[in-house]
Formats: sequence, structure tokens, C-alpha cells
Amino acid sequence: MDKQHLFGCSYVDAPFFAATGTAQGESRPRARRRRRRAARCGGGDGDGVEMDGGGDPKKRRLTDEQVEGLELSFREERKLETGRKVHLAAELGLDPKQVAVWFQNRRARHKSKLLEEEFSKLKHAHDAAILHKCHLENEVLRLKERLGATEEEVRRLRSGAGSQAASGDGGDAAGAVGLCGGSPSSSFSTGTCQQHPGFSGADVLGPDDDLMMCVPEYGGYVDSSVVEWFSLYGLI
DNA sequence: TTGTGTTTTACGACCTCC
DNA sequence: GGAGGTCGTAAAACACAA
Repeated sequence: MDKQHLFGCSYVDAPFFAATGTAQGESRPRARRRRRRAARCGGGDGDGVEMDGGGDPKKRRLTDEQVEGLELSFREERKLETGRKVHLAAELGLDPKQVAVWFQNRRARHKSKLLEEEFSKLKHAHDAAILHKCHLENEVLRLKERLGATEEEVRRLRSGAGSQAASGDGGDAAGAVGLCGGSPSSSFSTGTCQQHPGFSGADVLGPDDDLMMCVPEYGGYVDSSVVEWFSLYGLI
């Protein structure tokens, strides 16, 4: 039985059965698959189990060499004009229709891969934004706590000053704790914010703050790689 | 060995461009 | 109108875990 019979078609030229090898840059599973297939077709155990033998003649795998040739051509130019298609088909022993179909499918795979990469990038950006938001919210909470404590302190000192005033002393005591500026928060928060605009680091959150805490929008979990990425972009 | 998930090949429907 | 594009899908080929 000759090779063409085994393929169930007349497109395939004998020379394309000769060599083995994998296309450049192909994924590991695909390479493994092709290796196993090559072993079966070529110098394997010779048990006569050939690729796709007896199957649907319209559904046959291309050889490694054919795929490699098509890949090379695809890398040069993703679109396929008639002349190139015919030439490539003749060169690889394929039907021009097969070449056209292969290019269509290859473009689809390429597009899908690009979309996947784009999605991955956006997801990382989204995760980083969530993390950023979380830290900002933590900062707000911390500042609110400090504000409350300071206001409490002011009230306490005021009441103390009031009792002193009632006992005949002057009214400068409140100014001594920074209230004269009219802003109770001016004694602590503005300086901190100016030093750390936007997202702040350890000065605000403190060295013990956990980067993994409080990410409700992300189901309470953020991967460490996100933190790394976040750091890479200078946000931490 | 078999069930299952993934990849590859092929096709039809529809769209765009010349 | 024909050639070639995308998109969606079917089905064969294949890998791999159980």
C-alpha cells in the first residue's frame, strides 16, 4: 500500500513523508502530539498503523513538513493571494483549497491567541486597580480612625481648657494643639497625603499591613503575581 | 481500554472588495 | 460576480487520566 492510499487522497507527494521534526515555536502539546504521530507513521514499530488510514478522506492531518512550510509562509504574510496559494500548494503537495483553509484556520488561531493575551493584560490591570482601590480604602479607614482619635483628644483638651478658663486663665490653650487653623485634621493628614499622593506605602499603611487583605471585588483573593505586577508598575 | 477534553481540518453562510 | 475574508461549527485525530 502506498502513502497516497494511506492518506486516502492524491494530494500528498512522497517526499513529504520523508523527514520529521516540529515546526518552530509550536506549543509543547502539539510538538508531543506530532512526535508520537511521526513515530507511528515513520520508523516506529512498523505495525502498519498509519496515520488516518481508512478514515474520512476529507479529514487528514497534514505532515510536519507541510505544516512547517505553511507556518513559514504564514509568518511572512498572513494573507494569501492566489499566486502564492497555488505556488505553496504545489510546493507542499497540497490542494490549493487546503492551503486556503489552513490559512483561514491559522488566522483564527492567531486572533484567538491575541485575544487571550489581551484579556490577560486587562485582567492584570483590573486586579492591580482593585488592589489599589483596596489600599486606598484602607488608608481612608485609617485616617478616619486617626481623625476620630484626634477629635476626641481636642474635645478632651478643650474641656480641660474650658475649666481652666472658668478658673480665670486665657484662651490660647486650644491654639496650642493646632485648632486655630480651623481644620482639625490639618495636624496630621495633609502632610501624609502630600508625601504620598494617590497610593501610599508603608508610611500610611505601616510595615505590618497585609497586601492580601480586603479585596471583596475579587472574591477576597489576589494572587501574589498581581502584587508583583503592581509593584513593577511603581504603584507600591 | 475507554471516556473525555483539546486540537486540527473542513465546510457553509455571510460579508467585503475589486 | 468571483475571490478571499471572518465566523461558527462539525467531526476526525489525538493526548491523557482513570
